[in-house]
Amino acid sequence: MKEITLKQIAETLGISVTTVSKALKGYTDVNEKTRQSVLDLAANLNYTPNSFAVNLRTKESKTIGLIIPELVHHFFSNVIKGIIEEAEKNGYLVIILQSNESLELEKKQIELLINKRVDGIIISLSNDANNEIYLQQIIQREIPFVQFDKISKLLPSSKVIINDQKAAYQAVKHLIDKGCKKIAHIRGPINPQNAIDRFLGYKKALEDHNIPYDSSLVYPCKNVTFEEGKQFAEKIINEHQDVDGIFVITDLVAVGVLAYFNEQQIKVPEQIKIIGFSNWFMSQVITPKLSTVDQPSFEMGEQAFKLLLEEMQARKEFLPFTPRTIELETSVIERESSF
Amino acid sequence: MKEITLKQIAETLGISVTTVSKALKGYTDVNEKTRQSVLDLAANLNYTPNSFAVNLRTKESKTIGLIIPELVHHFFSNVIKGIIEEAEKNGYLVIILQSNESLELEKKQIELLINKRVDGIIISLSNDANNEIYLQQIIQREIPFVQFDKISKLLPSSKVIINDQKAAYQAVKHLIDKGCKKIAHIRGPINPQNAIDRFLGYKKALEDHNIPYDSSLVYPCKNVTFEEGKQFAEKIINEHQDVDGIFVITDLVAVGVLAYFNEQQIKVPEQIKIIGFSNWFMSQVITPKLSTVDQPSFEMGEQAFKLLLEEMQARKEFLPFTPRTIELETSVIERESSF
DNA sequence: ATAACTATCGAAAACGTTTTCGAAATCACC
DNA sequence: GGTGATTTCGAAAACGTTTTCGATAGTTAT
Repeated sequence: MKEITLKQIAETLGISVTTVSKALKGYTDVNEKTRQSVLDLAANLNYTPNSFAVNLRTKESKTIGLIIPELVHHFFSNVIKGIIEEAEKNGYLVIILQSNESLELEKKQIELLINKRVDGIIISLSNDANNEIYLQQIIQREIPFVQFDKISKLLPSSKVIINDQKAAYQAVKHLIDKGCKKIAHIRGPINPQNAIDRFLGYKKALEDHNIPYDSSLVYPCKNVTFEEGKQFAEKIINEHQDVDGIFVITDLVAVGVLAYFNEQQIKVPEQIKIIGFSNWFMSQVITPKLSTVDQPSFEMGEQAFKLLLEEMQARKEFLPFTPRTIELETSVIERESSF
Repeated sequence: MKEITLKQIAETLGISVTTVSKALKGYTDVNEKTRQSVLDLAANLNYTPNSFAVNLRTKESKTIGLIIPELVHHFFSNVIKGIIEEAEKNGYLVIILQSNESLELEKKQIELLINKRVDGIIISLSNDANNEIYLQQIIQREIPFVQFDKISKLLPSSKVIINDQKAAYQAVKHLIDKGCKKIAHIRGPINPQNAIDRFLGYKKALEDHNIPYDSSLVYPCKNVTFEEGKQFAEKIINEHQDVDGIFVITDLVAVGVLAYFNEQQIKVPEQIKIIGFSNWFMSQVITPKLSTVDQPSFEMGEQAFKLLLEEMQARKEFLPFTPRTIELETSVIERESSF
């Protein structure tokens, strides 16, 4: 059960390793007859090149690294799927790591990937990350690098994002159009860019429609969980009895809000209208069905890999490369929670 | 911006590459002073060994491959998470591929992983897979190999499973205990072992409680989707008005059933009681909350990697290895849908 | 017949590491 | 001072591939 190598093929055929290699790689300076015999024997023996040797020789591994904050997550799962499929189409494999929202882990994992010499890295930052040295390092070392969703604007890399501000604006505008006069916002943590942008969209929508902004109506999540949704729902209803609409950072939390209101027999959408974000699958199966903002997650993954590929190819040919940012479209999905 | 190599360190220190390598790897035949100077310089230059060269030399890549049928899936996401975390703890990285329930893709991906020379492979089979040659190949080539969840009993590899038959038995028994007299079963596709076992558990539970088995009450899924749940719910209620309980292959489908009954104002659990399988997150947030069977998915991933590691280590030391099967415990979770 | 090509092949270096084995130098001991 | 042990080092081979650069033989043109 030994591994087949070029050398073995060469020896049984009585020719040199060089010629075998050339025959397999389609070089033109090898006789048609020898080429055939090589091809035949290679096929018979089921030869496949030793990728370790190829990696060493070519200095690339056809493997990329992907770091995300959380794997068990409808949005991220879909992005991963998009990345993997697009990568596979182009002959790349994907190593996945999960930072668990820990800066320390994120740092360690980036170093892991760099030491592994992956051909490129795609990342969605953890909440506290911003412009850390270990991130700058990726760019300094000229490792192809794409950020998506939770990005740092300070890092000059390619990016795939949505216009969070605009999307949030439309979500809040939707509530206003439906008649809401006092709209609370359960926002994401303080740091991440997309939480900031969604908050700004919320604020802008209020201003543009002559609703005074009231900072006591904004509730920042820490962990962005279902439980937080329940807690904030209780808090909101206690502190502001007359709130008639809530814009929630993401569906998971919004579902928590709905769960609390269901328990308390608070009528949605009659008394309070809710809109979430990201269009998680469960949003269409709960009662009432949750209105939300659809984010093209699978496509986001595809585009992220395509951008990475662009950079990998440019680097390989020593061409100059300027990072690009792709902004994908979102759309408000109207369901029962905001009728 | 050049890569640091042993050679460079050796040259600036005026010693041989051999000594540098030995110093870094803790060999005892290098003088304490030279060792220190090497360590210092290596740290200064931020040296990390070129993994391509190490792979070639040591014939291992500290990377494993993982193939699953579907990424966007609560159960599989959790397993992946368990595998990745356990692998990372042990210095391994994980390449993830998705077979999309396609035999052809599965075959291609296994060949991809073998050619990549991953140190081991973990797989949950696609529905139609059974004992294909490309699977036997993994074992013939002595590549460490673990199956989980959707396994083939014909393949002599390590496995991590639950006792699907027993778990299904308990689920159905739960319905019987709650008073159900006529219980339908929406089962998985014909082929996968776990679908078969759950069906057998269903049948056995009926027999043991003197409920006659009626094959017209068993509905096999093709794609195991939310939509199929809705369709089967409609079919069941039309074909068997007196059904008072349904055991569903998995929560996703069960949620479809609930959705249809909600639409049709059919009361759950009063008229019909439902129990699902796998304890998806959404099961606790829908109305009514779905009873289900909890499956320790994260732990399943951890155990799968541990088994793989056992085999990888045995192979490395040319020790004999006999596959092991780990069976994890399940538990019925009683919620509103079966009160 | 000579010169200039063309077609076909292979030696050798290179990628960067690890490990074996022997050499040299130092030390301890009688 | 001679023997044997110990410490410290490095040359060299090996992992398997790719690619450069000649070399050789055969072919064509003059």
